[in-house]
Amino acid sequence: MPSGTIDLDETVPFSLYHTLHSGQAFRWQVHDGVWTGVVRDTVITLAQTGQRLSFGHTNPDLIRNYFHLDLDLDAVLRSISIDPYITHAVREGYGLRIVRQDPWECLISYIASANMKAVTTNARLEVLAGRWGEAIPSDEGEFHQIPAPEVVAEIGVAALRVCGFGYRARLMKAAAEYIIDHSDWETAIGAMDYHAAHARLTEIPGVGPKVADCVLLFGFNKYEAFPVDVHIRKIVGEAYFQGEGRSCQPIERQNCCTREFGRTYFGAYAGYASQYLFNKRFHRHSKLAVRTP
DNA sequence: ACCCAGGAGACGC
DNA sequence: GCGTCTCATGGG
Repeated sequence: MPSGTIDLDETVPFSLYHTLHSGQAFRWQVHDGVWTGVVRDTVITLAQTGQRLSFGHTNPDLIRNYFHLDLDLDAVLRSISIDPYITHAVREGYGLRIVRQDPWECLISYIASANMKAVTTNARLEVLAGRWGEAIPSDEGEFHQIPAPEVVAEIGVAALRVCGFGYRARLMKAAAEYIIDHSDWETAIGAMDYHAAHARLTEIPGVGPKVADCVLLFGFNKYEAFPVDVHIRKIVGEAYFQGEGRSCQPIERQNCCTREFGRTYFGAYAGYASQYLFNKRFHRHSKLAVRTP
């Protein structure tokens, strides 16, 4: 089983904790500083000491790709640190990197996350993978992939409801069927610009503006996407609109305004700004990482 | 009991 | 196009 270390240059911002604890990717667990998770069809273990990243059960290329270590994050963070509030958020979560998730896993995960707590979503996805996902042999125990679209479509709404997805079950099945009928979706959306890709994604059942932005940001690395959820809406309202003014508008209107504000205000890497703002509020409340399998 | 969670779809207007 | 209601499920 291959394993090794990556010694990052001092100029490369990287915090394993903030990256995996920020709520962007589901299914990661940590015990005694060692993170374990499934990336596509591989079980990965990770630990960080200073600028040294130790990993097991994979190869350096997969690690570099997953954490996008070639991205000049320092330059990105400088480009979004345009006011005291975001600058403080960047300092607090310094080294958080947006990872490259599998687009399908990202899609089905965020469809499932709608109007549900992240920790609950995480538990549901583990049940789904455990019951219906392909097993991955590992020294760390039994792990499973998120089932492919064909499997999600075949097991049907009833099986998905048993996993606890509630009313989202029919949307997950419909989304899986859409993906099966549009097998080129990944390359097609990857080749589109932000606006076209966002419009195309919202054609998928269960995908609205927020989920589309999450999939573009986490699954396709289109960094101008600025996902707006209840937290980001509150944060942006408090930090940039004095907590008033827009609060009298309906939620959908606020979300749309906040999304446009974020993209135009923070620029090409607005998605990074959203993650640092989200992390600032989210990470101290999260239970994602302390749950045991 | 009531409210909320990394929202989206189906309505009526 | 915009506003409102509803949708499972669990935890505070």
